[in-house]
Amino acid sequence: MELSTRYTPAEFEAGIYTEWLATGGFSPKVAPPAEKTYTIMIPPPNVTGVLHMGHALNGTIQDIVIRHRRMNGFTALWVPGTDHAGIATQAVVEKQLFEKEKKTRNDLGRDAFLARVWEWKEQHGSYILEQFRRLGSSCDWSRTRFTMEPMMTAAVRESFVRLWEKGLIYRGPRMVNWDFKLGTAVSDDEIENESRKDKLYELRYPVKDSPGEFITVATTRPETMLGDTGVAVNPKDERYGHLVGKSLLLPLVRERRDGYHFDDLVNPIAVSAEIPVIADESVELGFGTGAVKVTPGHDPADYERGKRHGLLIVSLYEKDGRLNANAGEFAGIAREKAREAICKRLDELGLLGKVEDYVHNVPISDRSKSVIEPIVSEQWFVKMEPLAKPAIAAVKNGSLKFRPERWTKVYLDWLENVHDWCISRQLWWGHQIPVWYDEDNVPVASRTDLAIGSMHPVTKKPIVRQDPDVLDTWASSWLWPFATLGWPEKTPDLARFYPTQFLSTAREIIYLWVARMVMAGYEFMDHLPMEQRIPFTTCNVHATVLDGKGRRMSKSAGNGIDPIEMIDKYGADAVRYSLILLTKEGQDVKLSPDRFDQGYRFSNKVWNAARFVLLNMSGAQIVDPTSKEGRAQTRLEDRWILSRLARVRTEVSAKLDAYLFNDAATALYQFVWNDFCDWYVEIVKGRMSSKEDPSGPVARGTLARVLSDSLALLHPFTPYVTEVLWKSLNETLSRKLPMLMNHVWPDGAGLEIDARAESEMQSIQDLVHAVRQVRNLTSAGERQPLVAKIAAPVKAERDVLLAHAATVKALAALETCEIAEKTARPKNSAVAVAGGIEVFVTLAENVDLGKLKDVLARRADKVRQGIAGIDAKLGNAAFVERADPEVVEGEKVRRAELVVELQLLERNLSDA
RNA sequence: GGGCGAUUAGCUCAGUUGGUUAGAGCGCUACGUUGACAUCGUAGAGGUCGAUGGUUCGAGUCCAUUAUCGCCCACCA
Repeated sequence: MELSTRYTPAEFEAGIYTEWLATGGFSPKVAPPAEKTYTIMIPPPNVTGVLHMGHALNGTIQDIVIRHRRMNGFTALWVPGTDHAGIATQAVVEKQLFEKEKKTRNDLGRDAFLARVWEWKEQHGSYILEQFRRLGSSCDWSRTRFTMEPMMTAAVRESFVRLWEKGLIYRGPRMVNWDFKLGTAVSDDEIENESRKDKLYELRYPVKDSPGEFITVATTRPETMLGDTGVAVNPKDERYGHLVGKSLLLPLVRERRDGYHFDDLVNPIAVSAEIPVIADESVELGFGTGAVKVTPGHDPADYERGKRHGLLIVSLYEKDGRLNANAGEFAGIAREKAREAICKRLDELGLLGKVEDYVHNVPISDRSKSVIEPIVSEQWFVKMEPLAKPAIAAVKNGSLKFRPERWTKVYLDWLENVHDWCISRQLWWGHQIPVWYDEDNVPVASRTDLAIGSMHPVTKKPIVRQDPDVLDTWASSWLWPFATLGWPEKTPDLARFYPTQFLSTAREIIYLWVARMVMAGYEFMDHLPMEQRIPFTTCNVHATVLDGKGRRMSKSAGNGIDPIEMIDKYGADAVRYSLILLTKEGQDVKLSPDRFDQGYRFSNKVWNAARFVLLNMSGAQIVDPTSKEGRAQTRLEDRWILSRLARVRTEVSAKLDAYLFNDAATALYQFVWNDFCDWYVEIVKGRMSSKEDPSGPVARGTLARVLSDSLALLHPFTPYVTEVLWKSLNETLSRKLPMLMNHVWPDGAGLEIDARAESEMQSIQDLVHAVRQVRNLTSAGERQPLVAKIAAPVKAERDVLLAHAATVKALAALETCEIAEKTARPKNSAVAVAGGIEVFVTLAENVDLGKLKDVLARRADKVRQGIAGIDAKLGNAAFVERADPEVVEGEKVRRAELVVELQLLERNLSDA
């Protein structure tokens, strides 16, 4: 196949992906009994999602791992899928419904609305997975899962019923976070605190039977005063000691409100407007007025205070966010407007004190971005403490490792302080809670649907309804590692691929998802021995991708970079490689679009290096440099590049085994660009010039070997370009090898580290570099052929140079090159010094001697500096005494070398 | 209030267990199109490693304090 001179990924990426799929795709083959499996479950993106840079990075990481393990003989499975994302998806469809038809979900009714959501999901739900495909992800598409498919429903019900049977699920009125915009409860983990500038209002509550006496409280939410059922002060606070136990007259409030006692949250009782002053340690002495209004119905801290002191709970809101009858004259007002109205009334009564600017944290719903109100509501909960125990043990006994390790602490902190999990959501899109009630409202959980009218298995009374609420999205996602494999059925997949080995995810969902999956693994995979229940053994927490200015990329800020746009422009390989080169483990990365250039240039470099190799292969004889006859024909540069290859192969393998992607990618970058392209290819060009050159065949063999192994080593990082070049290489060499994706990882056969070749090559590189420095001193446009006389007094070095004079000549662009033990400096010659070797370069009469002196002087300065540094050390008795003898010896050797070089430099400086 | 991360060249970042003259990519300067690649090559300039103190023969690296920025957790109304 002819390769065009330009690397144009758009020409082949789609075709290569099709070929991958045509050869069986990425479904793991059934391997021999002793198969080693390697499984990754994709963190299922929301069906509403669009690929962003975080996904692109994480997709790349997972694909690198799975491709590397696949090439290493593992039966490798990467399961893709999406999450139904209850709230997010319902919100999208509701919004669309309203924009297009001006209807709400209630206008349609539950079934019709859900049909709309499914329709939407079918149309848009796989978009993000297609984007993952563009990235080159080698997922097993035949196993694509969705958290709302029937298989998952079975798993969700099984898990719910099991927890129910163990008594870990309970229902009751509790303080929950209410999102009025979405009309549902949300869990603590779905809210974020936003620092906002608000007002702090002081309110005055008259003391009963003590005219003119007030207690002043401060609040950021004055409207909640209508629900106050007490005022708390610190027991040590002398200002208020005499008032504890007395009553206050709550302003604006009717004589009676409807409320509840903590012991009975079902039957309402009358609540007086006379509220007690209580003493509670939780009130901070030095803060504010020292008195806190207590609203057990609408503040989590007050809920606890109220519970401790037997206060009553008054709820103020209707489900639509307007104030209810308890608000008296303010009933029916939307909660945002109530604040103003209430303050106005209090002011008229002279009961509004200071109003000051105040910065504080306001809880915001992750999904709707609306302000969360704590309310008391009846919800389903999961008891978390028993589930957390094995998940805590898992990291403590080393079964689960986080990378970077520091996330272990984050995970542990959450688990050790875990709260019960509110799992019910007042939504329609999601797994409906598998609980049915009889006519007495007695609930029962069931794996299968209980028909209306059928018999309640416990009470034997007729079933009258199913719980209308749905489960939190994470109540299905936490089953992902095994439900995707068929659990609760005992499927062959489950037996083969569970537990998985690697989970890579974003840090935001360590609590929401990672910790819960670990809990679920231990809880539900109880048919396995303890050590095999863990859902994954390594949890990689990838970098957060920030914009060029260090801000989070977000849709609302409009500072995101669309990976698909970048793939269109630079190619998927360039996007992948750039991301990996830029992200050192979990370290955040600032990304601007032009950063993808690096990956693009690298891919282009690989492309053109391959072109060079292939152009020189056809019709020529090729000898394998690792064969017996080939070995005898190799030259220094062949042995050198093969030694470098041996090193890089070992290094990349080790780094990938350790999930150090950036290190592996950097090592390959340097090997391919610097060692192979800059040096080896340049040196070997001379041997390619004629087909008759006797050193040609083994050079061709070396080129082929290095390219072949390089492509394989690079394949996990840049799968497309390596696959297409692999194909060409195979055609050119008439090799019958499988696609690179299914090829074996290079085993290093016949390669060895050749320290001697490396050190000899180093001398040549130093020398060439020194001559090039001189060459660059000549003025523009007047380059003349250079003649060099090289004085190399040390025999070993001289022999190497003599053997490779042609190489030096070619790389340093010399006309002729004489090498001797010593040689006199010709007139008007420039001089270069490399270690103990002098190179006199003549016929460069337009050399700028001033510049030359500068170069030599600067170099001499550096060498002197080096010597001085070493002398300082060696002159220090403590150093000689205490430092490692090897280090001391090394310094001495180094000093001797530097002294030789300095002598040469000084002599030539004075001659110049 | 607690915890974590970052601070190294103009920019974006490496620097593994403390040990040669602290590196890379981009950008910049000069030069160069020899048939893999100008999406390239050659050479060069550019850094008292945030600050202070300490440990050590020796600190970008370890310890303490501190400054600035960012993230997470937390019921100060």
